[in-house]
Amino acid sequence: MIEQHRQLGIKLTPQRIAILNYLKDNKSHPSAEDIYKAVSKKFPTMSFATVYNTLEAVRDKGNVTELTIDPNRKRYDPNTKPHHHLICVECKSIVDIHKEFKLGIPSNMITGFDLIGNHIEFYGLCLKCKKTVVSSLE
Amino acid sequence: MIEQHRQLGIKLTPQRIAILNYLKDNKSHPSAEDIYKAVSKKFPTMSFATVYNTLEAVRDKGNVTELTIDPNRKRYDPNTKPHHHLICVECKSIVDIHKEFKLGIPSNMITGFDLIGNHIEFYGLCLKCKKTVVSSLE
DNA sequence: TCTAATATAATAATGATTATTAACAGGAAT
DNA sequence: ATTCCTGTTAATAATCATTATTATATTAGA
Repeated sequence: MIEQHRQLGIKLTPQRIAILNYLKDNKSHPSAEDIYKAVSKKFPTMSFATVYNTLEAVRDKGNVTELTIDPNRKRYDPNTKPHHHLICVECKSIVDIHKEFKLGIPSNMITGFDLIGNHIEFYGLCLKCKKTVVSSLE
Repeated sequence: MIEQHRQLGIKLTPQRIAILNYLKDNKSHPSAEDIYKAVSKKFPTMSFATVYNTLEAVRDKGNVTELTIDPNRKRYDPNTKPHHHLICVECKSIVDIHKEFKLGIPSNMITGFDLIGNHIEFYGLCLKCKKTVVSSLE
């Protein structure tokens, strides 16, 4: 497990390993605070700065993506394969959408721009929130 | 001109009118600071709070959209017709993309979610930044 | 093991946004 | 015109996420 982390090429520490383990295969798109809360259970003296430091280092290595979907905070996605996201407008939970869309823009609409890529944000209401909303109307 | 603003149904003041005028037909997707800077030329005593107040009121009326594209600050779009955005990864300038894309997701990928809508962020390099990047390499 | 380089934790600083509040302005009713 | 009511402004404080600073501690590699 640690071998996998080593190949990141960043200096490993117990705190960093805990963060990396938390992130591995994590599909919850956690915020820095989520990570801090989870990891500081094992490392109660941990600092927020360590979370941000580590995230920055891992991001610079291209192994985590900062998501700007949530207006209130950055969220982090260890899945760096290109994909899109579906967000619940109520609880802000995020679900990966692994599907490729071919999106062409007429070149006259993007005068001068070199197109690099795209990211689709789908909006919806998740099952849990659907129930809550319905029952709140009753 | 002011008639158009009246139908918003919010109480008008000189400051608010100046903000609304600045926003009208504005395609620059300004931040709160951009708005503040522009409008405070005419109203030097203006407060940032007034900008945020007004934006909140107009947003609640559905006449401006908060964009979460820029990781560092909210940006505001007075164009409330559904459309997408192309962002320059260098200078963060934003261009509207008025084109409709039919994006279907297999229902088994979004278990339980009711789909409401989508927003596409295109990334690119604008003409100006392209030149700058190229010349910085020379 | 030793050393240079880098990370940690604590904390301060920053920047955007939101909250608070006293003074104020405009409209409605008198 | 005067008073009352309601909502706005400006100033400022408070909050929250993130970044910066720094003394101390730890890591990776010779």
